[in-house]
Amino acid sequence: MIIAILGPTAVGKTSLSIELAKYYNAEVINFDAMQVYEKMNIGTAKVTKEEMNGVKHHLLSHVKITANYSVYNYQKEARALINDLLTKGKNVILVGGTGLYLKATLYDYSFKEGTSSKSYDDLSNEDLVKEIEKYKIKDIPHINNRVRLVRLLNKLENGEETTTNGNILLYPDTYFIGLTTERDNLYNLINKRVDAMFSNGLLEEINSLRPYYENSKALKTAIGYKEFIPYFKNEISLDEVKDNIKKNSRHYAKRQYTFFKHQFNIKWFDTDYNNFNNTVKEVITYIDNH
RNA sequence: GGCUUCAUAGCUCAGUCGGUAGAGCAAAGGACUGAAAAUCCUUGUGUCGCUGGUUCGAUUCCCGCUGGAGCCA
Repeated sequence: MIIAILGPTAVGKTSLSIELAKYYNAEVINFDAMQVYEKMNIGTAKVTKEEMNGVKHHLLSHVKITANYSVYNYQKEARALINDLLTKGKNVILVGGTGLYLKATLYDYSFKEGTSSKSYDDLSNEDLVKEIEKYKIKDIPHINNRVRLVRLLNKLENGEETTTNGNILLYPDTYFIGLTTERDNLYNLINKRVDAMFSNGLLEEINSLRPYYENSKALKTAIGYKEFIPYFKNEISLDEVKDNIKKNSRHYAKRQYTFFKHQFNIKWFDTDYNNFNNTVKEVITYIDNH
């Protein structure tokens, strides 16, 4: 059995994952794109050793902070792990916030090995669209979305498959459990968590990571880390950094909801923060009866 | 106390030579197959501070009031 726990950032997925892992004697696989990196602990709200409570975790902190890592790598590793655990008769719990990683792992997404990826610096966005149109593609990304136009053209030139599939669930015995709460409350939780990160040593972590910034894509893109870059250049204050982290987390939570709601068939649970055990019991009851 | 100036969307501000108004940010919704904590798309009615006057018509002009800022005493 696989239990996938999804939900916006700061809603409480980690706590639920530990409780369910203990109850079902399961191992946890992370599907958070930033928590796979080593050394990025406080800012990514990674589980601590103590919180793990003996539960085995995978695909967590296992990637070098300067490495290039993507869905392609994740899919390979996650599928291998899932297959391994299931064969051993273990239950698997997937927790995280990166919808694409989950989707690509559990559904029939296919990526081709060994990609050359050009950046097409000499082509404008319009040029890219024109090139793509030569392949008679139906759904072309918006003209302003250069990242996706570039990727699509690379795929076409490499002879990779573009889309068509992605709707077949490869692991039938899977539960999609969504954790949610009212928007206002979620935003409060996000704000509180960011404040807590600052009082729990985020600045120390940032200082120790500073030498890596130049060569780490992860640090340049992760919320909780990228916001410090203008601060290093004395362009903004620490308070502004903190506000930006909160704001970016809010935006992120919104995007997560959109992706989760539309990409998965999720059973949602409203989180009881006064008595989290109630939420845990509710989820267990649901799973045991289906 | 006198003079000047400001008062418009949750915030910062444009603007209307008088015909009830629009940007950025915030917020909301959406897309998503190799950087996804990324990248991108869509959405702007608000007693234009309050009261009265002029006018066919005022957020716009005029009197007064309130509040903020500045200058002079």
